[in-house]
Amino acid sequence: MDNTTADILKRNQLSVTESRKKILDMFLHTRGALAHADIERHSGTDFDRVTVYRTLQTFVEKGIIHTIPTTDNSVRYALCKDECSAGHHHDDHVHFLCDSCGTTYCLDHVMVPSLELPGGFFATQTDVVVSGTCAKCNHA
Amino acid sequence: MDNTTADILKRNQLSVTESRKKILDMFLHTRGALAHADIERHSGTDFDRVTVYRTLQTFVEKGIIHTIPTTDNSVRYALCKDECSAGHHHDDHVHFLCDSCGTTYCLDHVMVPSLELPGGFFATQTDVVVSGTCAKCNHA
DNA sequence: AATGTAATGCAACAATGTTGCAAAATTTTT
DNA sequence: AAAAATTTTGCAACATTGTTGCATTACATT
Repeated sequence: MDNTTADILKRNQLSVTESRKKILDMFLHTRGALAHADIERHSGTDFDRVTVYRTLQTFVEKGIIHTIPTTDNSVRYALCKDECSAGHHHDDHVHFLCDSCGTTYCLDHVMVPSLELPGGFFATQTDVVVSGTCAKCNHA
Repeated sequence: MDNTTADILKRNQLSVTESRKKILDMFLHTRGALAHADIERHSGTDFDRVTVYRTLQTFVEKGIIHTIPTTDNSVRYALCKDECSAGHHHDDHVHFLCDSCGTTYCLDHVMVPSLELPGGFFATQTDVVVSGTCAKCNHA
């Protein structure tokens, strides 16, 4: 496990540090997505706020995690699939935000349909965020 | 024009005040979407920061404007179509964010396709944000 | 183990968002 | 049209979130 985080970091030409291992570990052990605040809360006094900001930024640049758009001024982050690499994200899957429990899911198997854009518009990325209630909350 | 903003406010059971008229007017005269910062910048010292926050919140609640999700911690707002009413937004159209000029467009005529969600998941709203370059920037 | 390089923590700051309350403006009632 | 009731605004103070520079520390390389 500790091995895995170190491996991922090395594979992305990043030096293996305690903070990076721990933050990456959080992502590996979370089904959904994490906001900056989640990480800070969860980590206690392990590392500085600034380190969290810089680590998340680094992970996004390297294509380890990707951002999920939200309407509440709290960007969330989730692990990228293997196909992502530095500077080239391929996260055209659907994100689901549960209004009831607040969890953000990556619906990896629901693909984003291609859209007909008006003339002159060219797309490089498409983000789909669906809100509603998740399977867990519906069965409760 | 001044008539129009007052009418919209009355139609939504809101008292007609200077700040609300001016902020609503900004939306009526903007093709794209506006972030809180845009409004504050554009308004100068006309009204307080707090008033902008509260006005935007009120407009969203009343269904006059809707939020557009972003990945940069700066929620944008755009006018709702007529079908929206208090508490019930129906803005399932596509938003386009130009990487070049930063403008946010509401592509009213590009409809959001319905998606097959995994079992147990129920959707109440679908937001689609496409990034790329807009028609204006491509022709330049 | 020693050196060079990169990441971290700290401090200070900037920007953004929130809350309570008195003053002012708007709406309703008389 | 004026007075009363209600709502909105502005101010102040505060809380949260995000940023930058630099000395210290940890990591990678030899």
